[in-house]
Amino acid sequence: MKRFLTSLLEAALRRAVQKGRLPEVELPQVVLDYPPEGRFGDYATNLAMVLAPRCGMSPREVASRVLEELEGSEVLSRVEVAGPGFINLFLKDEVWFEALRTACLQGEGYGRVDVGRGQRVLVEFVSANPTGPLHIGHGRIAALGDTLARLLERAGYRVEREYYINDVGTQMELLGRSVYARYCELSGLRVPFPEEGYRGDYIREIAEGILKEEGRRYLEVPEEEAVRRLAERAKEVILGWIRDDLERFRVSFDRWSSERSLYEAGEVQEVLEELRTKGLLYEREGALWFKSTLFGDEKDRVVVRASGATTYFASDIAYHRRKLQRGYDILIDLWGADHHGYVKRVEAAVEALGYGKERLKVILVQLVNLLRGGERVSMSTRAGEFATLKEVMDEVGVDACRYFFLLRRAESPLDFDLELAKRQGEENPVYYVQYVHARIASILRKAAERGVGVPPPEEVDLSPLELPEEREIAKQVGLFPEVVEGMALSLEPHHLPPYLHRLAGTFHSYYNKHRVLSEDRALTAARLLLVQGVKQVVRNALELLGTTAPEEM
RNA sequence: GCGCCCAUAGCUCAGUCCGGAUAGAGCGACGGACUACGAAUCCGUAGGUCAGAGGUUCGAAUCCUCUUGGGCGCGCCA
Repeated sequence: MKRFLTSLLEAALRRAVQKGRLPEVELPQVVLDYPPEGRFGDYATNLAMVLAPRCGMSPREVASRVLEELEGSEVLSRVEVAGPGFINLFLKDEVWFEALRTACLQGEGYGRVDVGRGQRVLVEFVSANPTGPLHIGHGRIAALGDTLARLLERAGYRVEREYYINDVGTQMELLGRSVYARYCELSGLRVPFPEEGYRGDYIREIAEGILKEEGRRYLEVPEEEAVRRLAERAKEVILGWIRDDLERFRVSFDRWSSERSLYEAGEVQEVLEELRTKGLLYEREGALWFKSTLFGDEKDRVVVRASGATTYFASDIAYHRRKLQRGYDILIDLWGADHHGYVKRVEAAVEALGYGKERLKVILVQLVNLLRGGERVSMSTRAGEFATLKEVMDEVGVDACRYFFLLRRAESPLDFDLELAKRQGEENPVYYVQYVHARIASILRKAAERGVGVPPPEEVDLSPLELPEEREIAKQVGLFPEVVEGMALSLEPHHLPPYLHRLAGTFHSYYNKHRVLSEDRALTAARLLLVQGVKQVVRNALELLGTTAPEEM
């Protein structure tokens, strides 16, 4: 609707200029806003105020000349000039009421838009090191990334989800050493625990498991080999946990991409060669540097250390090249916000490889402060006291958990207090929304019990709907597609909960005042279509959030 | 020291990209509503120098500058 009105206004502007009602000036981008109150209409634009100085006319004068060109529109019931020069647009009631019919007819497909036009997008997220279970911060990124992916799918993009596994280097070695140490301990040998090792109990669990299954064979091979093989075993175990947790969290990936495979396929060497050929590498103090400053980074970055070992950055360049070569139009990376210093160098790498910087969009997600009764819970994996995603799912449930994570925009830190989440229990916003769905399901059950048939949507006469609340509800339903579009374009899924909450609030209020099922058959039929439309939108929106829409609660 | 992000109601946050009308929610607080399709709901009340100062503008929470306070980054770590 917004899109339609925008083009309507653009056309009106052009006509006004053609007819000489407005001087030939550069026309501004038409931006439609949602005015703060109903009395200012369904949509409003300030374009007359933007245009006025260029035309040498007063804003109100410009506005009224544009309005002349809008007369007789099929969808508008009224247009007005208001305040300092706003143009307020009032839609005909039928336009919104018809959205209810559309929602019912399109069902699950309602809210599908096509801003993506089939572009291919890769969303890479979570990508936690396989050195320990997922914690709550990963959960936030998982919820955000998955909802973003669902959103983009609904907005007409071809989306794939990918998890990048950092399975080489220091972390892996440390993992192997930690498991080895516990393994030795369990076999009755005293060995020093590695300085920076992973101290969580899960390491002992893994060591126990291996001991049980394979006995003491790792004591009979050289330590270095044992460490290497134990790291590999531990990685598999931990990745299994990660997969399980994510599956339960309703997040699934199309591809798990391993860092090591980049080395094995020679892609790291290849990309270094490519950069060398382009003259973007140089040697200094024994190390090999990438000239990232040429592309806006603050300083050049090392890709091969003096020791001959490549850096994490080097494989990350190779990884991004691999992704780009697979032909995606857009790459989206979700990272923890502590990596923000890393953004510029990866953007630089993408550019250096000959791809536009706009192909890569990095979304930084602030970490979660986990609180328990107001007290901060430490989340260091090394120290071994972390709040795992699993624990949180057990405690507050997947629905509430996912909804909660989507409540704030990615860049703001999130305080997650478990005690609070439990205490809020029934007043949790997710239940408020789910309750709408359950309530409507209940009404429909009741209608069936009473033998009140629900006619096919295309046959229902909507004219009995005339209450302002009904118009408002229908409008909220009608806005869903453009809400989806807006979130997909801005990559900001956090607007969904407020939208849902508003729809739910409007509905609950209406429900308490008016009855759906009554003696008046025509009115009942119309209202049944109304609630079905609401139910469908709630369901579709909850689906985007990865939250269930229960028939009863 | 340099760079990035942030500061809006008692608390947690939208709104900032693209300046516009009386700055919005939730939670918490207080007072009401179930013999009605589900009270996990509803109705009402209270609550604001948009951190501070200056600037641009017809108009600033929004743009610019400075100050204060907080977070993060600045490795041949990942």
